[in-house]
Amino acid sequence: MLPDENPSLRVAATGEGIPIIMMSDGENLDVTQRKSWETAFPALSSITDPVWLEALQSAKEQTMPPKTVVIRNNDPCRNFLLVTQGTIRVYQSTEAGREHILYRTQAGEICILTLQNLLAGTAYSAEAITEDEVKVVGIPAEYFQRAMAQSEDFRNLILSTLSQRLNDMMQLVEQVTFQGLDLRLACMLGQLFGQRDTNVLQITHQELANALGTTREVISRLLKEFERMGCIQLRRGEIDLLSWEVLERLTHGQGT
Amino acid sequence: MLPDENPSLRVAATGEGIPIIMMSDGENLDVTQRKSWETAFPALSSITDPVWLEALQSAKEQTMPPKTVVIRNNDPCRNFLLVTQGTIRVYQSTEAGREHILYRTQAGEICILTLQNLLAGTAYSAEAITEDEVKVVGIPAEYFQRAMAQSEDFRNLILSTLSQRLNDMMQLVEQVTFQGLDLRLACMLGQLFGQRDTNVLQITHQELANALGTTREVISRLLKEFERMGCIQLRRGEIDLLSWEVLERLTHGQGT
DNA sequence: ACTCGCCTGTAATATTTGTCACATAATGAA
DNA sequence: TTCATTATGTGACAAATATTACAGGCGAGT
Repeated sequence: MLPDENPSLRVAATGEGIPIIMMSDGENLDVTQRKSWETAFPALSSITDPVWLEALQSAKEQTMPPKTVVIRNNDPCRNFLLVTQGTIRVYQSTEAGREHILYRTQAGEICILTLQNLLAGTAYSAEAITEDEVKVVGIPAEYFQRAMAQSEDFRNLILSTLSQRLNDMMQLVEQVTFQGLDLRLACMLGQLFGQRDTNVLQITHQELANALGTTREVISRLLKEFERMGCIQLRRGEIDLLSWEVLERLTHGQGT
Repeated sequence: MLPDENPSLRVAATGEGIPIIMMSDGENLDVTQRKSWETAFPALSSITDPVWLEALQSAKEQTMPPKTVVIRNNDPCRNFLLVTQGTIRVYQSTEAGREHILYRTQAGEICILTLQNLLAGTAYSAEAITEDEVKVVGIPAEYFQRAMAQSEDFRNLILSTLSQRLNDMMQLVEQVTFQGLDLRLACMLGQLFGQRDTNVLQITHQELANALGTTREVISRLLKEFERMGCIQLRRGEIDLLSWEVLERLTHGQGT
């Protein structure tokens, strides 16, 4: 599905032809959307402040196809965004085409990049792109302020998300500065195999490289080494887990 | 001044003999302290909520000498801290003795590490140490919640600090992953010369290494190269700026 | 079948960083 | 002064990572 099939989105083209969503319009929430929004943010359904309820009335939902560039470097943003479906990848990139994933924002979470922009007016130092079909609810800044004032649940959601991200970033710095790529790759594989609870991982070397901020060749070499150690089995576009034990050892720095 | 000269602090010794402050007691604020606290946080002096005023009444101030370890990895913390004087360095460290500065919290700012702990109960992934004589005001969690509910200024202070830090961390990740050490060192020198508006910098190679997460030898090598390029002049314990132009060029990656 | 655009393997090489092992010098305390 | 401490200079090296330049394979379309 191409982005311009969706009439509620204003779309602009980047140099590479990737569609960019300019957050502005959208459809009011119907009953079904209202439901899914409330299940995504149970803590917020308890807010009874009339102004907040009014905000929800006027809230717009937007649906974005996969690979939509949500936020570009230095792009201002007027609305405060809550993700109700799908996941958004937040990453940094260089002119040379290298990338590094910072974190992902998933359904039930808030977009703290927009938050930064709303609060401090500071520009983003990252970009964001949708990974699958994503639905977001945008709420204007005034209503955000109102919700912060009226609802402890809302405050806690915001603060805990924010400080969780901060923690993530601090740990990321630690990993990047103090740990070798082999360790970080092993950890990432461990995470991926673990959270999807599967032995087959559909991912390309290039994607792993982007996640870790390095290049494809480096990843290929390391993976090949892991394979030689009997840890994994490489195929085109996927990685099979052979020995969780070996992976564990790699994860803990017992390589070779 | 040694830490145990201050009776209001409970002090424990680390392996290396560095004193650690266990945040707990402290003296109530007298009139002078009240003044300096209000000038440090002008936005907060407008809060009129009686419970908040009560919190201030019972707030304890602590004074810590330089090089006091404020926060150790995985140490819980019960109070929400505001810095009214001095600066606290927040950094990560390895067993091997390497360090990497994340950021500094200065007078008029809040300690977001304690915030994380209060909110999410998550452990710190960093350590913190005082650089000069530091005064902090500790406020119990209940009062923090209260202030968040009652004062928009307080909320804004918290949110903007938090998101500013987040932004800092994201930029740090970018620098660490995509920029060479030479660039980062040049930038750091530029910052230091710039912000202190001087041509003489009192700093050791080791300190620079700790700031950037690398080792002394590497920094020495790079500095020597900068010196050969006529950018700086090295002496024991200090660095003289010879040519701002050359430094600028280095900062922008025009090395050699 | 054929082409084209990915994905992967590999090797050689350059560059950057970290490590080790010292020597030397400046500083300040005893 | 003498001594210990700290800061620095340096050279040889090892290790990690990036770069370049391919070759071949797979799959989707035509």
